[in-house]
Amino acid sequence: MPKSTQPTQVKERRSDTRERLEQEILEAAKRLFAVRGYGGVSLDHIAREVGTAKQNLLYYFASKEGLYRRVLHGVLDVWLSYMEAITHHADDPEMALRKYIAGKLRFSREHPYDSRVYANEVISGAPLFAQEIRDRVLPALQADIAVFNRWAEQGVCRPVDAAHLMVVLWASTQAYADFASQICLVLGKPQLEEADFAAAEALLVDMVLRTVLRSTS
Amino acid sequence: MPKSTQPTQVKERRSDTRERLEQEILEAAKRLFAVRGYGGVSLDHIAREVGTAKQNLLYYFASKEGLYRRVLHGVLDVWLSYMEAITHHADDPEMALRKYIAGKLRFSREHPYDSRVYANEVISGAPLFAQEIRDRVLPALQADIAVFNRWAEQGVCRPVDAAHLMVVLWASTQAYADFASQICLVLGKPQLEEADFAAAEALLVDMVLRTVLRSTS
DNA sequence: GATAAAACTTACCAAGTGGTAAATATCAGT
DNA sequence: ACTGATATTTACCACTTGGTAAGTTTTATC
Repeated sequence: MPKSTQPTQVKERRSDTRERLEQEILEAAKRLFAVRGYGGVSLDHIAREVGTAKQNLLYYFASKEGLYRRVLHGVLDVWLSYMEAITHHADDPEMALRKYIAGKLRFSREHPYDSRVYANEVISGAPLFAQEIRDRVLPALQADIAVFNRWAEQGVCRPVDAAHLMVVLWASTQAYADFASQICLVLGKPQLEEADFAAAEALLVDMVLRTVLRSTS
Repeated sequence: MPKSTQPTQVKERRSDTRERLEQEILEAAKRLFAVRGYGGVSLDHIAREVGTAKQNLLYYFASKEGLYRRVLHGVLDVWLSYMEAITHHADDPEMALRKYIAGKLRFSREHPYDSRVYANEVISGAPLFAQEIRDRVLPALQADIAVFNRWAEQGVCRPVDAAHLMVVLWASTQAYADFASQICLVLGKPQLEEADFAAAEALLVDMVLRTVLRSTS
């Protein structure tokens, strides 16, 4: 049975193969960049991970930096897709903050490698990321901050420093992906479980609501 | 005036020279490792930074990994020296938390490179750091957590999840060093100033005290 | 089944990597 | 001034790096 397309295993079309391998490369690159940083990963390294040769990898991506940029772009796509923008619940501070924290923690749980790539890039001063952050992240963030200020004006919530509050939320949620190894040491377990994320969410929500909401009790 | 030791510029002793160059190497290595990670920095790179040759650097430090370990060790020294342990104010939760937050933020402000080296190492799974963290950091941290639990038992403060609270504090304060470039983008300024750290401290203290203290008003 | 495009391999390359060995320069103590 | 230790440079080394060029195989379309 040399080439008969069996019903059990349909041969995939060429364009599909291409797309799949391209995705595999991007995934492998992401994992490696996440852990060892841009300079700590070689094309050979990535190629071996997906079972092909470095030169073939350069057939798919013109250069190492090009590949890295594609990874960064994908990371930001995922990041933004988990961004429950506060503006979506502009009339309900509590709901908005709950959803925001939950979304960012879910991102850390479901996409730890994306989170780490992001972190690595920011730590090294975001040489390639800065423009994209300016274009795609900042507007959303500033909209969120504006919502906070409006809430404060209307007396719906206390007048907090919205920018720094966002930093705290960003850093705390991100930590459960980036610094997982350290948190595991503290908690004395080999890896984070769902319960840990739930506990983190409960604490963060509690902290933020206590800080932001006017006490209604 | 060939060799006359002038009073204005006393020739330093050899052992002093050695120690000074060794420190210069460690400092340069720290800065570079902080920004580009272990794999992104070459010995040549470091050597040029301090104005010597790679081979001379290998005369001072037996290997790249050895140098990196020394950097890590030094980073942890600094880190611990800023650690206002909560146990030092075991009878005053508010004071303890204020000092703790202030200390960690001061570390981020005064030693951003140390903070980033630490972060890089943890993100990559702390392959070399884990043991040292276990030995030197964890005991202090667990003591702090124990103090929290005692406070909760005595009814001095609310029963919070101390471990996760420490994570939030750690992540939030560390962010002002590691993710400074991102925070600058958000704040719309080229670099963080003292006022920004003061604002961060005020917010963090406010959040934590609201969460931890029993309302006494 | 021929054909051309697409996918992959082989063969290179110059530059850089961490590291070693030996020669040379500098210096402190006599 | 001599000497032994300390410090630095020169000369290498095998290996890896990102990247190029040309060949070879595979595949879709006619």
